[in-house]
Amino acid sequence: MSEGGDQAQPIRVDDLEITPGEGLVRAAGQVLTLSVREFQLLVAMAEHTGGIVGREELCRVVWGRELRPGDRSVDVYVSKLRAKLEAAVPSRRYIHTHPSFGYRFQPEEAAVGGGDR
Amino acid sequence: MSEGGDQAQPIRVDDLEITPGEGLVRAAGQVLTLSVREFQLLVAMAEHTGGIVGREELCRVVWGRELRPGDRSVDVYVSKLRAKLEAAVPSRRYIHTHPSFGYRFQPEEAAVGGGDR
DNA sequence: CGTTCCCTTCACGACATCTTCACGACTGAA
DNA sequence: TTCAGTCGTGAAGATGTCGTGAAGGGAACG
Repeated sequence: MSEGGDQAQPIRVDDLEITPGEGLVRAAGQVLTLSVREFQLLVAMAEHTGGIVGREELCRVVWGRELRPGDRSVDVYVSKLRAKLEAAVPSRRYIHTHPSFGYRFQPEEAAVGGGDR
Repeated sequence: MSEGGDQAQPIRVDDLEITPGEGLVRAAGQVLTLSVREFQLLVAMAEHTGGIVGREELCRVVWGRELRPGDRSVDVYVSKLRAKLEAAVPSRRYIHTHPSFGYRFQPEEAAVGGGDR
């Protein structure tokens, strides 16, 4: 079902509202300022909310090339994205790491005393 | 990591939903975080739900080598997998031991007063 | 030209995972 | 009971993966 190329309709997840067509993200009322890479990365993951997306696919979708061995671009941008999301919505954790598999985008309570990593 | 010949369709057993293509396991709503070995082991057994799978075969399928005498890798990871499954779904027991034969994957009521082993 | 932002890569440390070892519980046979 | 084989599982050391600050090169702008 659903799309073909890009749909301009906003992706709404928890406190987030992502508008692919405009490169706009609203979080808990405030507007997030993301760079192109950060934004594309967010969209790529948010389109598969709840599922795990591999680094290779993220690199392919966002960077338009194959992930090369030793390439840390994806990790670095996940880190940046996390920082901005956390700054905007401290009460939630959105990006989860599944070692050797990839990342999973899904809003969860930010555990206070201990995390899932 | 990942493919060989992959069937992307999830294996559904009782409260579990295993998605081989993504390396994802959902149990009773929550997401399980499994390592590569743990996940492959689960898939290998779940593909033969109800039947007994020998250690040798598990070692061959998951580790890609023959089981050597004194090798406890399979046992150790069965233990880890059990722990995570039990933490997620305390009411069920999924992995059963058949001494000298192997392991059997099948959801059963977690008996309160005694085991089946 | 100087400033600012973005992107990529490097480097180091933190953390997760994998393998193996060790000890104890359990089982069935004699 | 005693013995031998099997299994459960905590722990340690080696490896691998990931988080993240910082450096360096460009491009855009005033």
